Amino acid sequence: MPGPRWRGNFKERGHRMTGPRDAILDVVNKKQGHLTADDIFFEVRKSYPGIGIATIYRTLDLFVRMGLVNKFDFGGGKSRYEFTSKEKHHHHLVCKNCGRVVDYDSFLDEETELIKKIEAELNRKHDFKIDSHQLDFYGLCKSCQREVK
Amino acid sequence: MPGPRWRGNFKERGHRMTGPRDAILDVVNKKQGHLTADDIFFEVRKSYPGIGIATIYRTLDLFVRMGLVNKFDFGGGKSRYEFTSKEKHHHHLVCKNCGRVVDYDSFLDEETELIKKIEAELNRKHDFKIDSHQLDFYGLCKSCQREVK
DNA sequence: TCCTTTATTGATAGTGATTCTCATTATTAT
DNA sequence: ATAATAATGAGAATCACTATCAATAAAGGA
Repeated sequence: MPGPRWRGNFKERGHRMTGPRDAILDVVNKKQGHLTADDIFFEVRKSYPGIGIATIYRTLDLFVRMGLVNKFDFGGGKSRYEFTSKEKHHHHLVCKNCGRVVDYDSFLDEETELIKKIEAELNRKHDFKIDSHQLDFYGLCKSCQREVK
Repeated sequence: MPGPRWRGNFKERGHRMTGPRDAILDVVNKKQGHLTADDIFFEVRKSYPGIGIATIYRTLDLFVRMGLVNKFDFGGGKSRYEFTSKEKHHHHLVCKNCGRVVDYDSFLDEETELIKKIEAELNRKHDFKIDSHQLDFYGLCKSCQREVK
């Protein structure tokens, strides 16, 4: 239960720990998958009924800036959020038809090695300070393979 | 000047080659970088003043379906379009502050090899028919490294 | 070249996600 | 407690993109 850690982090940065923030962090922490703001909104309402959608967006944005949550964009017009769990980085498999996103982490060792190499090279060559990356594969999932064209 | 090739492709699929389509393809073909619909809109207006924004979106969508243009989403709420040049696939370096996108194609051989391997594995394991991928690195570009925090 | 069919277009209204505004409320330090 | 001010909720506003629809213009044939 890392709660106290966050609290410390919040205070340091001049932020306050509030009911809505607790509730949102709780949902993002427990629910898995790449949640949309709406997913989170409806879920948080169960434990904090009065919450407004604006607070969801504001809070998620704060969490992203604090590094507690990762924000992804797979196309389709909605941002997706996920609790940051540094010990299991993963990549994505996105269905171009239904939008389903599957995580995978096989090959990660090989990938990680290569990616480190690339990062160093890009850092040097383009003067970028790289801190993250995203590798997504696009295609059709099993059920969409039939139904489409 | 591959114009005639497109024309053939259009006819086959029951599409017509029109002024707006020519103008848009021309811009996407000549201008480089990852253009937003608006970038393209303003540019096409120079050679085809009466064009409407809806036609830009419709046409880009058609081109994407035909494989003439690639559509990307780096977050930030705008889709980006780029002429498909099959001989030089590349990956991206995105500045999280100013949104600038830099292409790179070093390491592509190693990357390609690994990515093929991963695709085959994912295909088998998750029953996905994968047809493309996107690898983006995120960080701060040279000029943004100073100005931020 | 003119005609017919129908894909395409431009204008504009509509949609859906996200952000902004602002008066009210809730936290934190005192 | 109390003051100072960060955070919230409601709703308006914005922004990218899509749908609607009457008018226009390709393409093929006469």
